[in-house]
Amino acid sequence: DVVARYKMARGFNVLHPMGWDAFGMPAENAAMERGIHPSEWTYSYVAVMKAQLEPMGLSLDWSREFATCDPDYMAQQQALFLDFMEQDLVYRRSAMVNWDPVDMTVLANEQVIDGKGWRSGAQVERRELAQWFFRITDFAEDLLDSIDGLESWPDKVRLMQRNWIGKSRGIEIPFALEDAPEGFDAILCYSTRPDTLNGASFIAIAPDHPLSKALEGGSADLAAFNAECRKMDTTEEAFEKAEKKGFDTGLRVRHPIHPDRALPVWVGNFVLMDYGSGAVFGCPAHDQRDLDFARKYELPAPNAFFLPGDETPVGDEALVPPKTDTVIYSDHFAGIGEATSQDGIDRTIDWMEAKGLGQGQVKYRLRDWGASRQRYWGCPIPVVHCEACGIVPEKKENLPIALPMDVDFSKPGNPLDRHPTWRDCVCPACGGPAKRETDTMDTFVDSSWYFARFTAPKAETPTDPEAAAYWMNVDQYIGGVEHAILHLLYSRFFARAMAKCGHLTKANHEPFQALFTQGMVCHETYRDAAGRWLTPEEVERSSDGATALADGAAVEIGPSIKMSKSKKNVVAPEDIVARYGADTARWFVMSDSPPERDVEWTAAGAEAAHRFLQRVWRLMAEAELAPAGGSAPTDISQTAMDLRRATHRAIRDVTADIEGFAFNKAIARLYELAGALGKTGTEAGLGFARREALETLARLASPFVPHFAEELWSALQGEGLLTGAPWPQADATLLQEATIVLPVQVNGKRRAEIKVAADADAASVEAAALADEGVRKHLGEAGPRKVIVVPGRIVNVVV
RNA sequence: GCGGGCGUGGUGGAACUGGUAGACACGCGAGAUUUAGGUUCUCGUGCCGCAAGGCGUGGGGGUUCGAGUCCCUCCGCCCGCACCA
Repeated sequence: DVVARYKMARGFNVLHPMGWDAFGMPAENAAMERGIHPSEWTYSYVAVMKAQLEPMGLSLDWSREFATCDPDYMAQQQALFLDFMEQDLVYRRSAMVNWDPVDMTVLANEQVIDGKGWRSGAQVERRELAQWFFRITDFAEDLLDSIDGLESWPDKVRLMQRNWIGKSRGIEIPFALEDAPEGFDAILCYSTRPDTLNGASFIAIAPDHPLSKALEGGSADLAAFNAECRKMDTTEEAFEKAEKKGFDTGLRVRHPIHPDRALPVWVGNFVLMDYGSGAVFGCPAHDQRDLDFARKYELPAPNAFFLPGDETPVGDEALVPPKTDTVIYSDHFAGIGEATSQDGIDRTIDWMEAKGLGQGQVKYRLRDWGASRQRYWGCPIPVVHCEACGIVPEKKENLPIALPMDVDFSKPGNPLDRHPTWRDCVCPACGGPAKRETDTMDTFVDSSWYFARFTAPKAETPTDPEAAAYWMNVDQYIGGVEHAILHLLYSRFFARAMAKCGHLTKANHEPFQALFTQGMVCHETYRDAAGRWLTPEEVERSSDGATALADGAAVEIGPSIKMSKSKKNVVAPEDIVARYGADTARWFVMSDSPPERDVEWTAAGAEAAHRFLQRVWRLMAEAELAPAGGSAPTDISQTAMDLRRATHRAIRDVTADIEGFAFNKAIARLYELAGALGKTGTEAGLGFARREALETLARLASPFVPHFAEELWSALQGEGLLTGAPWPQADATLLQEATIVLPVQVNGKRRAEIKVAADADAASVEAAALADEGVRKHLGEAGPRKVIVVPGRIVNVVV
C-alpha cells in the first residue's frame, strides 16, 4: 500500500489489488463471532466487508474480485479450466493422496482452533484416488530458464525455485538380468554419475518397482519387507530417522561395461519409485548413502576415481569432491584419466550414448500439480461423469457450477460427495443423466491468475486482452516468503498456460516484474501454569514478567512468533484500529523493522507511534504559520534556513528510502524532521519555513498514514486533496552546505573534527587538519609521515 | 546431509560502493510542568574509568593509512530442500 500510494503521487496509474489474507482474517473472525455457518463463509467475506464499508459510504465494487466467494470469478475460473482441458494442460490420473477427513467444518470447532490436532498427521490417511493434474512439468525447462531474467526478484526466491524444479542431467542405463521372471530382461537405472559406473557394486530397486512387486508372489519375506516400507512413508519423523534397509532378491545383473561382473539386486527402502526409473546402481565409494548400505550388508566398495596423489581406498566416508575438482579416474572405460567430475560425467554420457549403452536424460524434481481437493471449500471442477460418454466438460453457458449452500459437515470427508441432489445433472454431450465431479480446485488455483483477472474484473471471458495488455505485468509484487515456491511458481505456470489459450500473451509469461518478500507481524506468546495459551488481552505485561488478568497468577512468556489463532498471540486488526486508529497501526508496523524482516507487535511501540502522530498534530496546531501559498522570503534567519535545509534533506532521503523499500529509515527521517521543527520553539519569523516543513511532512508521511496526512493537509488549508498533490521535489541549492565537518584520524583513530569549506582542495584540508590542536597533541615529535585526504569524508594522518 | 542467509547497546534497528559505529525509536535515569499518577517538555544514556584515557560490531587470525563492511578459520542462530540416484 505504501508503494502504491507513493507511485500514485509520482503520477503513475496504479491498479492496487488487496490481498485476501489481510481482509480474510477479520472477516473470518467476525463470521465466527456471529455464528455464521462455515458453508456461508465463502459468501460471508463479502457480507462482512459490506457491513464494514457501507457505513463509511464506500461501495463494494471490488468484492467481485474475491476469488472463491465471487460467482463471477468462479465462472471464469471454471471457463479457464475448460480451456486448459482443450489445450491438454490438465489431465486426470490415479494417484496416492493425503486424504484429510478434516474439512472446513472443524475450523468452527474450538478444540481444533486451539491447535490440538489441526492437521496433525494422525488424522490424515493415504488413499489412492483419481485426481486432476496440471501439466506444469511441460514447462519445467522454460520455468527454470526464465528465472535468470527475474532480476528484480530476491536471489533467495530464485534459488528456491531453481532447487524446486531440480533439473539434473543423467543417463538411463539398462542392466541385463540373469534368470529373471517373465517379462523382465533388464533393470533400467537412472544416474547422474555414470562416470562412477566402474564403482558399481549392487543394484537397488524401489519396493514399488514392478520387478519388486512381481517377486512378492514367490517370497513371503519380500512381500512383508515391501509392506513394511510402504507403511513407513506417512510420518515425517520416521522418515528422517529411517535406517537404510535392504532385501536381497537373489537376482543378478551383468555390469554393462564388464560383463564378467555380476551385481546383486536388492530392494532398498531408500529408493523412490517416483524419481528416475525407481532403480539405481549403488556406487558406495562415491555416495554416502550407498556406502552406508554397502557397509551394513557387506558389499564391496571399489573406487572409480581418486584424488590426485592419494590412492587410499574409501573408508567410512564416501569420496564426493565438488564436481569442479580434478580427480584421477582409475581404469575408466572411456579412457578418461585426469579430469573434473563434471567433465567426466559429460564425456561418459556421450561415450555411452555412442556405444548404445544408455540413453542421456534430463530429469526434473518438479512434479505435475495435483489440483484436486476433496473439500467443500473451493471452486468445483466443471466436469461431469456420464456413464455413456465418460468424463465430459460442462458447457460454458452453464457456468458457474456453484457450491450448494445446504451441506452436511457432521461427517468427515467431502460434503459434496454425500449431498442428496447436487451431483445430479445432465450430460452436456448426450443429454442423459450424469453425475457432477465433486473434487474442487486447490485454492492455489484461485490465486494463480487473479492478477490477470483484476485488469478487467467484469469481462465476459477470463481476461479482456486489451485491458490485460495495458495493465500487465505486475510492476511490484509484495508477499510473504511462504509463497516463494508454490504460489509464485504456479502463477508463472498459469501465465504461460493462459497465454497458450489466448487469454494473455507471450509478454506475460513472467507476470511479476519485481518481487518483494515482506516479513510478518509477530507477537509474544503466553501460557499459564496449566499450559493453556492466553491472548495478549488476558495478560498484564510488565517489564519483568507477566501475570494473568483473571487471577494474577504468573504467566510464562514464550518467544515472539507469527501471529496465529492457535497460539492466541493475535491482536485483532479491529481492536488495534479501535484503540489507536488505523494510521497508528500502519505507522508502527512500518517504523520498527525493515519490511523484509518480521516485526514484533508491542503495545509500547504502538503507543509511541500514536504519540508521534499526536505530536505532529500539536506542532501544526501551535505553530505560527505563514499563509498558504506564499513564496520563500529572500532574507531569512539562520534558524529558518536550518529548518528549510532539514525539510529538503528529508525530501531527498525519504524519497530514496521509499524507493529502496527502507520504510523504517524513511520514518526515522520523518522523526528527524519533526524534531527539527519542534526545536524551533516559539521563535518568530519562521512562518514560511514552518509551513513548508509541515506541508512536506504531511506529503512525505501520506503513503504511511494516509488519513492522518489528509487531515493535516486540510488543516493547513492545502489545495484539494493531498492524494492529488504531487510528490515534493528537493531544492538542490538547499541541499548544499557551504562548510562541512570532517573527522580527522591519527593512525586510524578519530582524534578531532575540523570545519572546512565544502569545496576546499586537498592541500588546504591537510593544512587545516595538521593545524588542529587535537591532532597536534597526537602527532608526536617526528611529525606526520603521510596524510590521506578523502574529499568530503575523512582525513587520516599517519605518524 | 545439501543449499542459502545472519550474528552491531538492555531492546527493535541505522551505518551509501572500506572512511566519525550505534541514526531513529523503545526502555531506563535526572529535571521541569502537574495536588498526584498519566500526558507534555528539557537533558542524559555502548562498556570500563573521578578524570585523562582505554575498550568495543559472535571468537581468533589476515589484507589496508583506515575493517561492522573484504579474505581465512572456528562458534552460534535462522531459513529452504531433503533417502533426488
